[in-house]
This record gives sequence, C-alpha cells and structure tokens, in this order.
Amino acid sequence: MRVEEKDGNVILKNVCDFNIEQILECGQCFHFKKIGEMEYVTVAFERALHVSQYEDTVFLYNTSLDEYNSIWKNYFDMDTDYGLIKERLKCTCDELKDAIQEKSGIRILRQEFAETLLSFIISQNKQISHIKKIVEAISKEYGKIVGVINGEEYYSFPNLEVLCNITEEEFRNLKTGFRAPYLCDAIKHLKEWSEDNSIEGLSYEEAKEKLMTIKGVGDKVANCVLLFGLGYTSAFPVDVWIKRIMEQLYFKKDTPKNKIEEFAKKHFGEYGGYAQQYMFCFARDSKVDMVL
DNA sequence: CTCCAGGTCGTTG
DNA sequence: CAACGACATGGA
Repeated sequence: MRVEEKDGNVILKNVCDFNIEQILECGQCFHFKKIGEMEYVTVAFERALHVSQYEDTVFLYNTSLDEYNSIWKNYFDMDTDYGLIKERLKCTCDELKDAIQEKSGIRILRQEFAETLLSFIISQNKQISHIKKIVEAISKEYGKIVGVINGEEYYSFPNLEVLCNITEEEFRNLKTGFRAPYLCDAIKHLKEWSEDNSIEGLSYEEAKEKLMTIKGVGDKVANCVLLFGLGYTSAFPVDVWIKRIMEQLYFKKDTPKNKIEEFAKKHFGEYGGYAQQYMFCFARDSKVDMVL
C-alpha cells in the first residue's frame, strides 16, 4: 500500500483487505453516514472524516499525512495483516470460508472506549438504525460540531467531562428508555476508571469482569466493548445472528449462547473477534435461516 | 394492531 | 443455575 498527500487529501493506493462499506455497515460502529456509493462520513476522535473508495484506492478528504498517521491509521487498524488472519481462519475453520470470502473487506475499527461502551449499552434490544439515531442525538445535543460536509453538520460524541453532567432524565429525553440509568452508571464507572487508570493493562478476563460490574452490561455488550473499544481481539460477542449462523455452521441444533462462546474461545482463540465479525456480517446480510 | 430489534435484570422453579 | 417476562421506543 502507498500513502500520499495531495491537495489537502490523503490517498491510500493498492489497499488490501479494505472495503469501506463493509467496515462501517457491519454493526461495529454507529456514528457514520452514507452519503454516496462507497462514500461515507465517519465521526470519531472529535473529527469527521469524509472517505470514499474506488476499487483498491481509498480517499480520505480534507486531512493530512500527520492526521492519518496519528489517528486514522490506527482507527482503521492498518497495521494488522488481515490477509494473514483470513488465511489462518480459513485453514483451521473450513466452515468460515464463505463468510470470509463474502465479507473479505472487513476490518475491526479501533474505536474510543467511552463511546463504544455507551453505544453498545444503547444497542440492547434495538435495531442498528435506531442505535445510530440515538448516538447522533446525544452527539448533537452534547458534542461539538466537528465538520460540515455537503451541507450536513457532524457532531462529536461528548467527552467524559461533559458526559458526567448528563442526567438520567436527559438521557430519557433522548429516547434511550430503560437504558438511561445504565448509561449513568456506566459514566460513573468510566470516571472512576479514568481517575485511577484501572482499566489499563488488564487481561481479557479481568477487563470483562470489570465491565460487567456496570448495570446494563452483560456478557454480550462486554464482549463488544472489549473487541471494538479496547482492542481485545479474542473477544467473541454472541448475539442472535451469531447464534443462528453458528448453529447452522457448527452445531446443527439449538445451542445456548454460553456454549457457543465457550466453543469459540477454544476454536478461534486470539482470532475470535475477527471470526465473529465475518460471521455476523455474513449472517445478517444473507439472512441466515431463522430456525436452524 | 402485532411483532421484533447486535440484551440484561430481577424473579421463579 | 436455567428459564422467563419486563423493559422503552420505533420501524416493519
């Protein structure tokens, strides 16, 4: 891959294992907007990035090489060799071949911890389109304006200091429903952890246990946060879609979620998170049979 | 109008 | 411990 800066844009040429539509639309993030064919605005790290892709060329508009190197390279996980991961997974797990082939351009975004945590608390029992609306509403109400692209304004997700002052009632007014107290509890914990730095350097198990002390964070949300917001690539969130496709690919019968997670840990190991994303996206897209 | 959505909590058996 | 209903809200 080559990285060039030209006329205030950054261009990535000969990009491998990268499909902007699959990356953003695969349910790992909620703070983006499709503005054209293979053209998006994604909001993260208090910035709005206008990005488009044509074949193996990716355009990052109105940015610089410095910003790419300090922010977007890590956000898009460009230092990870997805070709290698896919080969490993396909070798050991023949069942994944179709999903990987179909969703070959997925990457696991390295998102901010706080936004990921709150977004996935909101996600419970909600459709992705509605999760996006709530994340946008929170950002518009409490975040900063970080860009105007094609006449549309984009707002960053509020930082921790601002989040600390949002009341349960204010969250209810933003249509978060019964999740409002969960969000407040999560913010309280975020504040503690940022003050004593206690979320850093933990093992997967320790971090998961810590996350699950938050009311409203169960096994699935904790795994999503570990994977998308804290970089634990072995995390394997089991939701309805993963349950359906793994029952079809592996178990051939109704199987409890904890059994599925246990199996994934043994079978996929450190690559669990990647395997999960290929399967999730594939299952949701191809509408895997609802029953077995 | 009914059903369900990238679930979790509290309560029962 | 496994099973089950409640929980807010909006879209199909």
